[in-house]
Amino acid sequence: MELRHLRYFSTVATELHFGRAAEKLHIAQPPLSKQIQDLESELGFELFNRTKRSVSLTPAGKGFLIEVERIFQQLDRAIDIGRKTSRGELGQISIGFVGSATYNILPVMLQQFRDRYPNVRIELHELTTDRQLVWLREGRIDLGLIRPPIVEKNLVSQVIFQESLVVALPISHRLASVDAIDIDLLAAEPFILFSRQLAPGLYDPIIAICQAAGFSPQVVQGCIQMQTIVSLVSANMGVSILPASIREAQRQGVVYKPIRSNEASKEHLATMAIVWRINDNSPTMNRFLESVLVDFRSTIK
Amino acid sequence: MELRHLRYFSTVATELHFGRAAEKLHIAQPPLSKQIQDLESELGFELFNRTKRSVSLTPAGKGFLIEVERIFQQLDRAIDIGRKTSRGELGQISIGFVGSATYNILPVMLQQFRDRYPNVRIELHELTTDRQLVWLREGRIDLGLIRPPIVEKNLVSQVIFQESLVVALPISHRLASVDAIDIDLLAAEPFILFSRQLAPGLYDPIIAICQAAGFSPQVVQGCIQMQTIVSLVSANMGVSILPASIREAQRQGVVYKPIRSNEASKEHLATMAIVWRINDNSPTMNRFLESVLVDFRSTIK
DNA sequence: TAAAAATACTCCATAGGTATTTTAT
DNA sequence: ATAAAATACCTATGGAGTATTTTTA
Repeated sequence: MELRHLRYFSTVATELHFGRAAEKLHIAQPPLSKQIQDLESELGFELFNRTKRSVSLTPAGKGFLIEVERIFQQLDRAIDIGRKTSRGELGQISIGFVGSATYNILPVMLQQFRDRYPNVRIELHELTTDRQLVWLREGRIDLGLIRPPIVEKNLVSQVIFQESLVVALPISHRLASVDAIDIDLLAAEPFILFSRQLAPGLYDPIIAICQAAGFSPQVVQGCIQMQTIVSLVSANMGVSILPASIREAQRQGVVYKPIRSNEASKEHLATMAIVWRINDNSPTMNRFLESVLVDFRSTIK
Repeated sequence: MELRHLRYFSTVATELHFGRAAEKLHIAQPPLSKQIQDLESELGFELFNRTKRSVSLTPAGKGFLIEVERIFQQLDRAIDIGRKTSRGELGQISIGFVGSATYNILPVMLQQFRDRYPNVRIELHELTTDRQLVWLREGRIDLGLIRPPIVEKNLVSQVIFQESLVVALPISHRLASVDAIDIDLLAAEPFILFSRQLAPGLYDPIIAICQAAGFSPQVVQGCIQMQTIVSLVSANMGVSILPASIREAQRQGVVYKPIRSNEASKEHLATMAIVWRINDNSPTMNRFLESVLVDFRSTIK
């Protein structure tokens, strides 16, 4: 049995006239009669009551017709789902992100993508940069939102956002009321920073700024979460240098101050990048990359 | 697109190997590759990621596969429904019946048919014999349960049940305590009978019995419902002659007495017949007739 | 270099066409 | 008498086979 038989049957069942049905199907009447006969013989039951003058559906034909129409509906559905999936309009994407992406980058990015592709399911995983690289390799996520640099073949990355660094001080700090901070004034302060192992992309620029100011910071604590750093600063445990977007997370007891302009602070920025498998050419990924690299970058920059 | 394409696709998607899939399909590998290519080109999107060494489904192919499997399920369902309907195991039958068939004939008949063919929907219509003939002609019912005779080409009938007639008397009647009644003793009584027009098959034998006993009954009321006749008898409005199965409908104030055996009472019985369109050869009808003429008659007789 | 898909071609089965017959109205 | 389905027979498209090439793991 082929779809041809079912198409022919459906048309004859609608027209109840072999001649007209054949015309509608752009074939001659005899081969149509033949195909219907073949179908009936394969099915093992009659679809039509025919006299030489009139055609009507048997009860079995009536029941079969209803179900055959559903086959065609299901076929349309299959094609539609395939086409939408091939265009990336339908599908699934797993995204990893570092906690500090939640302040502005992630929400904006997801909003824009969702608006364009409402039928793509998005799965989110908060993970440190190094975990994301593992998950990418294992195929557990398709795209990561990380602090560069990363060096790994099979993965591609692309910077999508850069922002300046700010100093975080407890509100009682002697410098809490100045407009901008000269970094060298912090030489004697205890620093609360990310642990280098988990976020070198954020740790290294901070160290670089300090060294450009002539000192090596005294790091008293290595943290994973930006929120933890802010808490410790508010508790007078020390000062920190953080990406400017931390201001979005309103927090009592802490003030953020820009770094007084100098060569190092201009050069060393907090950078966010996306990373994905070089051989991943799934339509959903392509649409997502498109959305990020066009919509997102134009919004944020 | 033909089912062939979908069958081939499904097999390759399962095997993820053109050679093995071709073997499973009992065709050579090159035509299989060709058919899949044709399918992809018709669909307008790729189903497989192929290198010369390995095959995997694209996301679109994955989605398409799931829906294609449903097509085959739906096809199986269509065939199954058609086959069952063609055998009369699935379907619908509309049955008309006279009120007096409800005492024993109809329930037994339906029970037997239902046991054999639980998936046939039965629609019931209580109608007088003459209305049933109209509805049969109009196709509103497929089978009637009537009081013969009927004479109408295009309709066939078959007697399925005969029973003796009994006299119905009010309990206070002077003959209420005899064992059996000589009909001629009722010559002076008012008779409550069916209206001849609606049920000649029941009216005529009764008149015949009376005339054989030497009188023409004085009919005071023409009723449609047997229940109404019984009510009127119990209210002392007169006597009646009814099919013996009326005894099933227990009723206070009325007694039923057999007619003292004579030629006429042996000869004139209440007869029930089924009637259907001569050109109706729907499978459900055939199964129903089979059930009635085999099971039912052997039960009742 | 070996396994597997694609390409090139050949063949024939069968879908579809034309001419005619049959039959019910 | 006529409309419409079935039958008979013919044609040719394209599905399937065989031989070979290409590619990559």
